[in-house]
Amino acid sequence: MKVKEVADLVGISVRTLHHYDEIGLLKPEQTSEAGYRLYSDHNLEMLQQILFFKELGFPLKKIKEIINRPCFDREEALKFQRKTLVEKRAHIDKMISTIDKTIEHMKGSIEMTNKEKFEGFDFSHNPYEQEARERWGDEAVDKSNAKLASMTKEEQKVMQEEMNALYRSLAALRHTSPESDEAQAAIKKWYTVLNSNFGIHYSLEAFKGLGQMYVDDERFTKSIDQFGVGLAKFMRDAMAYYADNNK
Amino acid sequence: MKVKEVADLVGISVRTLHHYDEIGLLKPEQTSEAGYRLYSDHNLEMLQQILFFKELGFPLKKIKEIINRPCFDREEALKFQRKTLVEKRAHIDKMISTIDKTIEHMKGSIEMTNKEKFEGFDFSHNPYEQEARERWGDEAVDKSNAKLASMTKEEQKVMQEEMNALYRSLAALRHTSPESDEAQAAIKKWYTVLNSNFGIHYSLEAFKGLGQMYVDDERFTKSIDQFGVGLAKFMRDAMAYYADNNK
DNA sequence: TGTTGACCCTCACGTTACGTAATGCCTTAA
DNA sequence: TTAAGGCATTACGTAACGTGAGGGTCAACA
Repeated sequence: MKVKEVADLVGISVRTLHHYDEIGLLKPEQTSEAGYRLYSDHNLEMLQQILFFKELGFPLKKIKEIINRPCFDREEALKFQRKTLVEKRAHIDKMISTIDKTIEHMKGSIEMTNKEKFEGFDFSHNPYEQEARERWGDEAVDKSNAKLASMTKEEQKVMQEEMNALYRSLAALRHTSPESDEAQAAIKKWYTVLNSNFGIHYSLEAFKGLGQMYVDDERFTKSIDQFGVGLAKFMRDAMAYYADNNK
Repeated sequence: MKVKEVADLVGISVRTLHHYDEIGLLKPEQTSEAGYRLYSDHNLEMLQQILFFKELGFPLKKIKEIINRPCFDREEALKFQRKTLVEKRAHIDKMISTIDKTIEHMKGSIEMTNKEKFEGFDFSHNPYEQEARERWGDEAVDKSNAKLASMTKEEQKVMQEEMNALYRSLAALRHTSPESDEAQAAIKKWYTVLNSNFGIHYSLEAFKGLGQMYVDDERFTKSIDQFGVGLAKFMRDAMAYYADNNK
């Protein structure tokens, strides 16, 4: 599909699609010989995701990060969006009742505190931040993604392979004790790799926290357990032990 | 109340209040000796209005125009906002059902057209424009308000008085024929005053349309009929006759 | 085959609604 | 009286496009 068709279909402007292309948020799968942008069905699905997130108040930069995460799961995203929309609806209901109260108040039939006059507005200018940062935006993940983006495809591939190798060797140990020398050696390497590959230095506490996240956050669990069911839990335990014993 | 108190109460930033002051959208009723902004309860009510309109997607410039309109009626505004919020809720419901469908679709249990994938998004990047322009944004009103804003208080007062005088003399005639020489003379003056006082020239057709608006748009009707019940209708008829007979 | 007219491209500057310092004056509690 | 916290102004920064300008592309129609 050409730009205008897409734009008309979803009700956004051509310029918007150009913009999304510019910032690398949605690049058309093909371009014709003449340089025309040609969008595929898969592009449309991504666009749907983008618009949903946008509706929820996410800035484009964050949306880009989210949908580019290796562990991005469309169904989970959709469920999250659904949930947030439901909350938003409740929010609107609150505003409606605030309006009703205000009208009553104007007619003098009821009293109203200043605080009540603004109920429904208390999304302190970051509508998405509350739960979103928990679920979709860990600082570390953000930074590592940024780092990832700055690497060439080749570098990314090399790094990915290095990390996969580590995952595999850890997976092999996952039914042994996370406190064994072998496991701890592997986890130490894991710690070193994380610290050297991404632009950040994990404190031991943060490292421990990260391990906890591996089991708390389904998305991580899912992508880690690909290397062996139970790996995420094993890593959490090993990481916690490592952190506690190297202070 | 000082800025930060207000900001905290309604959940917006201090900068936002500064901004609203800068652009003349919400000027604090008082300023302390030291130059501190001091907001009154009335300011808070206005702020509530502003935030409601903002929630509905109105640009600040438009909001400023709306709440500065001489015929601005808070209760009517609140009812409009309520109605629009209800629509917005329906909109969200549509998006939720789109998400549900998409999830079903992913699982392969149902088919889905490209169009269906974007239902709920079709607010062609001007959520408010549709009905809003009808109800809140006549081009002429906009322009005249802009003109009004550029006038000094004194000039405004003089002009207002001139127009009121005309309203009164028209009101006196409202039970006679709108086609009489007297009525037509008064209407001619009305036409001249409108054309000279505001930055625009009404064509005869537009003038006729304006008359129609006086009865179609409650807000106009209300503020006009203050000078005498039925004046709006009388003016519409007189204006139509004037327009038709001076081509 | 030539010529519209609708669509496409890439600059590139404009706009809205604030964010984010920097710098310096109030004010109030310790 | 001094340190902390709030306030003011000035001014540059940012996000997400809007809005032309200048110039190819492509299918249809004369």
